[in-house]
Amino acid sequence: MAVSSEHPTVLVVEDEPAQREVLYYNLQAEGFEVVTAADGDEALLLVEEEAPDIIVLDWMLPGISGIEICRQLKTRSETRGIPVIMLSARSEEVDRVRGLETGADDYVIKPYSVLELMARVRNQLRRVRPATVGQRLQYDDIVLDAETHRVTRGDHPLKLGPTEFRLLTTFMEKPGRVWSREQLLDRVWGRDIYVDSRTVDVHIGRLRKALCQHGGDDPLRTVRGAGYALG
Amino acid sequence: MAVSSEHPTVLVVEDEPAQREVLYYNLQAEGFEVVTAADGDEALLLVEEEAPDIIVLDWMLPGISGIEICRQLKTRSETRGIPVIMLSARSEEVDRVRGLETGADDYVIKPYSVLELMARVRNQLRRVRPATVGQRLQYDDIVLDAETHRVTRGDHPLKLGPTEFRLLTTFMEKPGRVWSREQLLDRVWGRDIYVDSRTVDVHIGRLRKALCQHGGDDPLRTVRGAGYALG
DNA sequence: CGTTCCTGTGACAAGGACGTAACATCTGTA
DNA sequence: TACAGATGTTACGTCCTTGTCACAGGAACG
Repeated sequence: MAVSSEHPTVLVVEDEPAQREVLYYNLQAEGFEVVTAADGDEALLLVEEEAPDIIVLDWMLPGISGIEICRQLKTRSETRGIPVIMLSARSEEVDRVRGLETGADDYVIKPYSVLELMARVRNQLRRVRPATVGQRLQYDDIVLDAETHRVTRGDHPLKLGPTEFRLLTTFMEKPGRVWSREQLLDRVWGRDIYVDSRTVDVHIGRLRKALCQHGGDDPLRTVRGAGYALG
Repeated sequence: MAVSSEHPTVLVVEDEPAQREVLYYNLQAEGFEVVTAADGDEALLLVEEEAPDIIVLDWMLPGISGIEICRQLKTRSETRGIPVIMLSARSEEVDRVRGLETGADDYVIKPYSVLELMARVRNQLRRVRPATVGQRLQYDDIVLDAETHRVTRGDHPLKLGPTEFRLLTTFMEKPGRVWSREQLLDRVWGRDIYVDSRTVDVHIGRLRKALCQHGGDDPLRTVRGAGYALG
């Protein structure tokens, strides 16, 4: 799960553009990273690529229905833990039971109050996200404290620049996961920044050097043709 | 007053369950302790029991009205210091004057923006807490007495201006934590004030000079690309 | 073994972030 | 009004960070 301690990522799946806009705007205003999908296929793709922290899912969708997406997500172990909030129009209310049966974690009826939806999103996030106070990430002997922006490796404080810090944060949020260069550019550099993807390589190198500045093995793994991973 | 320097307690008085939920979620998400009351009697009881740091009070309530509760609180000396933020529907707006007359410290009209309400809650707390908390904050050899507004470093009294004092207070409430320039502007300057974020840098410089006016290391840490921290 | 593609890394120029002095305002006070 | 203290803004210098390139080393593959 892509838990950026600062900005959890929300995936909004909604085919109606106006609705999508509203959700996008409000969620972003609340400080979330937001990605949107207009149909089921795009949604499933983005779940892979973006590893969102939570999904807001419209019931009625062209192609694969919301309920089907939800079922698929909840059967796969990698995605089972991502909370899903279902949206449905009042007339579909009868299906509420079925919605929750498929594993949706919460259920909101249109027309919904934006405030209420925000509250429910936060609620689900709070329920699911590591309850660790002060957001401390750990992998092996590497400890990253998001609040103080400090990183240590076996008692030695590490000195690393802003970009390396963000890179390492991303890796430590999900140790073992392989991130493509594009995904890293998205998360670490920002969605609409253009930089050469080789730049990632250079920064990986810098991060490696920083992590080993007091000795120890290189914990970063290069996955040829795919990207990089921690451990 | 229930002074936990980490988590101030907010009492929410609101009869409408959905509204109460929204407030509860949002305030809790912001890190407050929250207690809720559905009517006036419960509210007055909880004020005794929980000694909240601030009260968010709906105007329309079954039984004792919000305005009456506010009047009662503001006449008793034990509770006079607790800030009250009134909520009222637009149609009741005409009563704004009367609301403030009874001693409410701020006034928000429904439908309100959650962000705005949070800002106002924080504003009121910031206004009152430093004075009431009367705590002595300490970090290393630096001692800050909120009540007397005095700061010493290893027996030497330090001379610093109001802004530097507030800055230092913020840092000392959570040593080590990195504050972004925007967060500092929020807390130290106030939410709706517009000042250039570089101004923070200048005041950090002034605070540094003040802290070292009798020698000693600079305890403030610059975190490039992120902000500043104490220690 | 040779070719081709992918990755690691040193060098470097450009840009950005930060520290600070100087200046103009503003406020309260005598 | 004159004055002192405090504040916000600007400008400029310095240092750090960063993106890109070029080239070398290696892996996959026939």
